[in-house]
Amino acid sequence: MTTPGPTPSPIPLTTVAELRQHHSQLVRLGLASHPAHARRLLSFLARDPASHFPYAARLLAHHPDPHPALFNSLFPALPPRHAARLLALMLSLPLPPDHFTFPRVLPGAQPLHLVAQLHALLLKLGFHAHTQSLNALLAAYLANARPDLASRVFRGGGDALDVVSWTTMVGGLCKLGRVHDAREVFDGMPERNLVSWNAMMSGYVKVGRFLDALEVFDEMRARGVEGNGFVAATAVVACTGAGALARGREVHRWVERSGVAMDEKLATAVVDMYCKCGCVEEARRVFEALPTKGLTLWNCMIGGLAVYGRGEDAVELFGRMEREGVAPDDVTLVNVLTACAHAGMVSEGRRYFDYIVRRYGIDPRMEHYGCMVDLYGRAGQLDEAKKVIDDMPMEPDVGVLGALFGACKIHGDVDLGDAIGWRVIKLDPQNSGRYVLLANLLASAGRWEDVARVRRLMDERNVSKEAGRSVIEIDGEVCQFQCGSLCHPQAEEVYAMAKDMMGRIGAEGYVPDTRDVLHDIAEEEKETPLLYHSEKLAIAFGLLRTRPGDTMRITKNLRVCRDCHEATKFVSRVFEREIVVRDRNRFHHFKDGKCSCKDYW
DNA sequence: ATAGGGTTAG
Repeated sequence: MTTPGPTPSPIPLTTVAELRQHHSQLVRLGLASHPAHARRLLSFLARDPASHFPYAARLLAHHPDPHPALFNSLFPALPPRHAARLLALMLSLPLPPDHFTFPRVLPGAQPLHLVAQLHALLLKLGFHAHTQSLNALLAAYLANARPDLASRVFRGGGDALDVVSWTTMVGGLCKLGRVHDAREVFDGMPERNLVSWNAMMSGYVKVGRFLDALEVFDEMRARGVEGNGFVAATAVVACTGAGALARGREVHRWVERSGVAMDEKLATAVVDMYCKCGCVEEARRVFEALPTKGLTLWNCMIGGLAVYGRGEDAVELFGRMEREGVAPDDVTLVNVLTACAHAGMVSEGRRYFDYIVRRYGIDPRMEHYGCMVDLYGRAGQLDEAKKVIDDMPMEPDVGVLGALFGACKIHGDVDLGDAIGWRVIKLDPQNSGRYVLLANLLASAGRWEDVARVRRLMDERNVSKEAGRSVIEIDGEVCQFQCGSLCHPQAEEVYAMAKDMMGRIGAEGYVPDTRDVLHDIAEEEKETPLLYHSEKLAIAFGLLRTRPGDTMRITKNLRVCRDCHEATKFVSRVFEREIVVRDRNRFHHFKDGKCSCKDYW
């Protein structure tokens, strides 16, 4: 059909009334079926498709010259229920779906039976070898958590599969936590592009397997494949997770050299990497060099200073953020409160809470009350902390109670800890850390029968303590040590060094602190001696490979135990090393026998 | 059609 009449005006329609008026005008002029006009009408309807759906459907049902494209353009914006009805309308006209239909309908399709119906229709209409339709189908099965069905389609896909199909499988399986399966698919890929490499890397990152992510990155580079901004961001995040500063620096330098754009996301990843690898100053330099700073970036920098114990700097930066006209959000509030909590700035924290909430209309959420509890709790003001809980407008969740519980541990309040610890465990029965904390607290008071109760409870519920792991990076090589494990290639040498190290600091006045020995509570009979804690092994290894005056950087998955904290202070003096330990939730910078946390953590 | 960033408490 020819397309007579005027081209439609490019001005978008803004109200439904306008739309109706315009539509009736078109009908009068006989232009209602002009494809461009219809597209304009429908694109308006697509903006709020759920409420305008009946109108859109009527428009299409009575369209004198329907074309699949008119329908296809609506699908992406429709909720699944309406999409299904629209498709039914299409079939009833009858207007057969075309090559664009399935890629448009499938992405949001749920629940599963809708996907299955679409699958059946797809086969019936002969799209079994249409790559884009198949890819959309794979993605839909994966999005509905059915890797089995996706795999079946995938295995039957044959020549119709392309890089995107493979990458969809890799990414989808990763999202479902099936990284192992994803890796198998990835290894079998006949061809990969940057998206594929990145999908595999970020899959590892998401499950915390940072070293595996970096290995994939290395393999990519070894094959001569250059990265882009996406890959760089993922690699940087992997370095952050692993605590691999030197490698992170390398990637950062590559970004600068290669001319990859430092956009907001990449910049945030880099700043975060430097912060979390204990280089706040370097993070600061990157931060300052960026011409425009978005909210996320400010948050990231403030949070970085916060966990480093630099409360004053964090708060000052917050002030600058305000002056530059960036409005804080709930995350900013968390970070500012954390900064105050970690620096012991109790009254400032209280003031900022009130100020930010009032000034910016932020609705304090559970997290924020948790921060307030932490703020008072760390400072030993347990009564104030309890008061926060009593006065907060919602029922405290495990997190908030956990903060108070943690404070009891720090300040040795056995009675309150005993009261609250059991409650926390009841609310969060699978979290091994809580049991360990309570057991340690009770043990410190010599209440061995209660300790045994905790132990039994863990056994009954089949909860086991997470193994302590420490990573140290030496000359760009990342080495991991696990508590009590002998799997390192130089294990014997490392163990000998650890013994020697403990002997040397013992002679200088170090006394083992066995109060936290129950860290190994779940290992029953064979409790791992303090000497074999993963960070002592990492430090011993570091001593073998560094010289006096050097800095060692260690990242560990749990919190530093008291004995390791004490020993590390001695090591820093006796062996003249600076040691930066990244904890599960903050930094400890050991130098000349002292720690930056002032033994307050 | 497939890919990247920040958040407290244990």
